[in-house]
Amino acid sequence: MNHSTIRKAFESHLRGRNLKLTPQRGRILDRVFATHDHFSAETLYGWLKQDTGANISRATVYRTLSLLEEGGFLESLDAGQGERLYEHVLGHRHHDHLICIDCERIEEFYDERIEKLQELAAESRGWTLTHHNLRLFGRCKVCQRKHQSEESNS
Amino acid sequence: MNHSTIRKAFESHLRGRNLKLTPQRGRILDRVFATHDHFSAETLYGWLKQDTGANISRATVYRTLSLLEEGGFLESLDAGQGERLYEHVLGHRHHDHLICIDCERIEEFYDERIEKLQELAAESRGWTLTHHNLRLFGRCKVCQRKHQSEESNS
DNA sequence: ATAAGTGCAAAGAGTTTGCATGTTC
DNA sequence: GAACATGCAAACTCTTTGCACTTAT
Repeated sequence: MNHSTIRKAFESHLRGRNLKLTPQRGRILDRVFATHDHFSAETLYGWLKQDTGANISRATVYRTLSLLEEGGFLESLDAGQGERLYEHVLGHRHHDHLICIDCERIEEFYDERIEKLQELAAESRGWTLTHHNLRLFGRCKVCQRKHQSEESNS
Repeated sequence: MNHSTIRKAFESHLRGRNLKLTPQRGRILDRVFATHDHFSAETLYGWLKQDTGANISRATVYRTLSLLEEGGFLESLDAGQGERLYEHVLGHRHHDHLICIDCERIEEFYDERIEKLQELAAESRGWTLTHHNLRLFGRCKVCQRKHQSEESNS
């Protein structure tokens, strides 16, 4: 799915709600799909500020993030650091997150078997799932090494 | 593990940090272990207000919740409704959560196989886990029925 | 002209903190 | 009386909202 397809999809999502693809919304869409990292509203606001002289207000950033999330273009994630993190969805199949408690690095992973077992767990209790969210907290490869050498030094 | 054992454990956790088990901290500890529900700081504050005339300030409630969480007496959970929810740990083995998107009901579940697969997923990527957090969002039995009959009526 | 969009600044929610006062050993 | 605790209110962070002004059709 290329960029102009995404743009059209967003436009059509907006049109369905009698909203328009304004320049601000367009720029936000572009910026959001230009990164494959996780970002916060504030980070995005900063990027947009740098990208061109013209400013987009925080209010518009937040409002557009909500629109994008509703439309399924973005997913949000609370990594436990106060601010909500976003990542774009299209071209990214569903995945879960490993979050490093030392360096805050976020790594994505996907395990089909875990997905299935989640469905089963819900079903067997009479629930129907709409979505889920799995976060594994620990130390990444790098921080683990650092942590171990600190331990042995002390 | 009975209540006085928990009290002693908390006292010893506090002593280890040169802190004291004050009346306020004691009452908070008691109240927190008197419920098996999930609760927010504000809810706890309200309970304490009702329990006796004497007031415990929000500041103390928040500060004590942090102490209890650090000590592993409480775990916290973001159910995506703005406020952080807490639940006591001792006597509760680890579990994950089903969260109803309609009525906000929270149900606990545990699946050994999911736990194992999480460990494996982390290990195989070179991570070491400290903890994790799995939230399944969907509709509980009751809300599912409601939702379906609404759908068919429209 | 009408409906929607924007930016600003103010409001909100939840939580944390500075500080004067109290308590405890 | 030194160190820690508390309560209060103010501060803080992130996010949402009200409103006057602007834009597009």
